[in-house]
Amino acid sequence: MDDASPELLHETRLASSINKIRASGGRLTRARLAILKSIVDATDHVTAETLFTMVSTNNPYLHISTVYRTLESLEDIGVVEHMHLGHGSATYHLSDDVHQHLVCENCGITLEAPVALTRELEKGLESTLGFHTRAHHFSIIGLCKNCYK
Amino acid sequence: MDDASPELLHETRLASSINKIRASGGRLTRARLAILKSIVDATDHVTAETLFTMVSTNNPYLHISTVYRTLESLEDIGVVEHMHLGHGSATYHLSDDVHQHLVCENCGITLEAPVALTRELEKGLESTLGFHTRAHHFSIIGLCKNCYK
DNA sequence: ATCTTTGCAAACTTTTTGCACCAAT
DNA sequence: ATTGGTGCAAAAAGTTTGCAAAGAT
Repeated sequence: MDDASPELLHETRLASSINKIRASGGRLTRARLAILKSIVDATDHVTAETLFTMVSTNNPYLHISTVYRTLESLEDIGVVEHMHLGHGSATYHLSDDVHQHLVCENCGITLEAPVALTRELEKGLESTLGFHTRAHHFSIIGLCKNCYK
Repeated sequence: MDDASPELLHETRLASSINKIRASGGRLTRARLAILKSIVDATDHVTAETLFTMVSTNNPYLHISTVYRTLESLEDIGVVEHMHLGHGSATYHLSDDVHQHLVCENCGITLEAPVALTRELEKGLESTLGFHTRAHHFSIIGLCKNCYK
C-alpha cells in the first residue's frame, strides 16, 4: 500500500475515482476534476471550505455550493467519506484512506490512531450486537500526552 | 449505581449539580434550574432545542440563547458534556452519565454498547500513544442489525 | 439533443454575540 | 449594590435548495 511512489499513488487514486464517477453515469466536469485532485493531493482531510479555497485559486468561478454538491455525489458513489472532527465543519477524505483520528480537546492537535485498535472494536460490536459500524466516521476526543498530566 | 430509586437518584444528581454551580460562583436562576431538571429527567441525550421545548412549556419567556449559554456554563464546570450524534445538533447529558451509544444511521435507533469493548480501545490508545480518551463521549455511527443487510 | 452539473441567490439550521434590563447573591 | 444571567434581535457559520444557464456526453 505504501510501496508505490507518491505520484503514482495519486494518479492511481485519481484515475480510480474518475472511473467510479463514469461508472455511475456521472460526468467529469472541470469543477469535479479540480475538487477531486485537491482531495487526492491533500495529505490531511479537508473541509468543504478548504477545498473551495484550494480550487478557487485556479478556478475563480467555482461556487461553494458546487463543492458541497460534488462532495455529496462523490460520497454517494463511495469515492469520499466525511467525518466530524468535533465542532465545526465536516471533513472529507478519500474512502480508501482509512484512518481514525484522535483530537485533543485541550490543544486541538490531531493524531492518527492505529487502525488495528478500532478495527478490534468494530469487530466486537459486529459479533456481539450485529451492529455494523464504521467507527472512523467520527473522531475520538480526549487529551493528548502533553495535555494529560 | 442502579440500586437507589430513580427519584432519589434524580434528586442526588440535581443537588450535586446545583452544588457545583454554587461552588463555581454561579447563580441558580429559574432558567438554570428548569434546564437542569430537564437534563436530569431526560433518559436519553437531549439537544439544546429539545431542552428549550421541554422548559418552554412552563417557562414561556425562556430564550434558546439562554439554553445554549446555560449549557456552556454547565459544561465549563463539569456538570454536563455534549457529544455529536451524527449530523445535526449536539446532544447534552450529565457528566456522570457514562454510556456509549451506537446510533444507526439508517433508522436512527440508539443502542448501548458493551463498555468492555470501548474500554479495550481506550486502553490501547493510552498505551500506544499516551492519548487519554474517554471514548464514551461520542457516539458510534453505523448500521444496526436490521438495517445492515 | 439530452440530461447532468454549475453558478448564483436565497433560505435554512444551528449556534454565538452585543446590549440593555433583570434578578440572585 | 454588585455583577452574573436573561431576553431579544441580529449575525455568524455551515449547509442546502430552486432555478435558469452552461456544459459533458
